[in-house]
Amino acid sequence: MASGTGKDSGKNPAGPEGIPEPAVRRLSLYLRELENFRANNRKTVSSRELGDALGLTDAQVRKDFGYFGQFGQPGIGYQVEELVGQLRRILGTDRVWNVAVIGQGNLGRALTAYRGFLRKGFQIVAVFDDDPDKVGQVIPSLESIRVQHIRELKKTAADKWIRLAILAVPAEYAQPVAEQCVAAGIQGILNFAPVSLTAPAEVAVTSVDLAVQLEQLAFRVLGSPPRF
Amino acid sequence: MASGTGKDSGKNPAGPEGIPEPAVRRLSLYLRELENFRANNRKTVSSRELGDALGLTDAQVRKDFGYFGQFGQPGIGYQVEELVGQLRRILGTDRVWNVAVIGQGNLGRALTAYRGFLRKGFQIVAVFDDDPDKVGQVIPSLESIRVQHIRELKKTAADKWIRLAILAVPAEYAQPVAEQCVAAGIQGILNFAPVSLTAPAEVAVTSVDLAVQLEQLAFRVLGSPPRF
DNA sequence: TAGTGTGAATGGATTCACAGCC
DNA sequence: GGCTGTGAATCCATTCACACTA
Repeated sequence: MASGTGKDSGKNPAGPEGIPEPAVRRLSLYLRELENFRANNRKTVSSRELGDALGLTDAQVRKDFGYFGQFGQPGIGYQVEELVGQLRRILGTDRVWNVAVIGQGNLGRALTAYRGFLRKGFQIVAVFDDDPDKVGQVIPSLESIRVQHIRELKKTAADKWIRLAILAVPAEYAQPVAEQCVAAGIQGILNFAPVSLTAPAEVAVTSVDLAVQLEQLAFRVLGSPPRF
Repeated sequence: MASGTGKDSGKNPAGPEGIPEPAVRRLSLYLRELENFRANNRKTVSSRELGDALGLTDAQVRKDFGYFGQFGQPGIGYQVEELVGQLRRILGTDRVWNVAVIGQGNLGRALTAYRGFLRKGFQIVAVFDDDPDKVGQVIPSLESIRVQHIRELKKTAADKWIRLAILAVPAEYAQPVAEQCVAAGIQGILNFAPVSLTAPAEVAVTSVDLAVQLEQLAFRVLGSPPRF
């Protein structure tokens, strides 16, 4: 039972060893809700309240936190401010991450301009494309940077300490571009192309297939007829 | 073991009863890969090959299909063309779905223009915003439609048989707009705002939080130092 | 009284392994 | 020999239940 005054009772400061993946995914959601509670000036919150906000049981919430340490006070709950700090530290968003966006089509441009990234500490410091018409253009939302040709990825990644890349290129380019990311020393790739990428184990890959998300919704809706 | 010649051996044509959610999620990925195999003129494919393409075991693939019916031929594998048809039918993408996009900021516009939706049979037939400067504008990629004010959602949803909505509005509007969707008879909501929405059980909700995806990547990368 | 932390029990999903078919 | 379909075994995640603390 941590003192609750910010003492570091971390269990496994680094490696995702033995921690259920679903628990890690939920951690991000807890953090998001905690920031809401904080915005409402709540000082403490219970596992029950946090769970209710996300449709989870209180036991689930406590168990999830339990994988990472002891953050609560029996009879009281969790200190919102402190827990936000702990979760940020655990997830790695207690620092700024430099990110590249590759591909400046509709989606790539929207992702480049998306404010939600910076709010979480992800700063887009370079954008790439291979279209000569786009290379050299200034990014409207980030006046200090220009679209670079993909061939400059490796050099720029090193110069600017870029560790994460967002891939928004057509499906047929996704795998080769991912390989360029690997060669450039990128450690994590967030892929929006509708393909399954292969990369060495030391490079993390997450894919978001927008059409698949809609397809899953369609499946869930299929049974029931139009509501009216 | 189905004859393999397209006979409908469906087990549970409609309801997601008793089927593991993870299996349903993978179904979309199987379909995507099968379409690749088909594009390469492959006529049949084994559970092993399909699994390898996605980093899954062959047993997993067979078990997943087993929840929905018997589609394979022992000694041969699966007929690519037939299985594509079966999965489309199961997932509901053997028809066209009319979809609304709500919110015409950067992200909303990019999603409106995204070609991947139509390829899967999701057709955007209406877009909404509440900004008077945007209402009335023609959508560049879909010349036949104009941005409508959100207050027209209910009427338009009924007129155009819209069953699914894509939400790309600022976080603070997401819940109220979701409620307007519910009131408009929408059956499924794909939410891109970084909030957890509440909706009645008969309305399906899926959320994609872009910043959370990067955060998860950051977590997985945290342990290892920059690669070079 | 209100609420955490955590072993033990339960419930689900994945993997194994093999009978049966081409 | 190659491959599916599926019960049985295993593994993993969630839920329960309660000792303990403020």
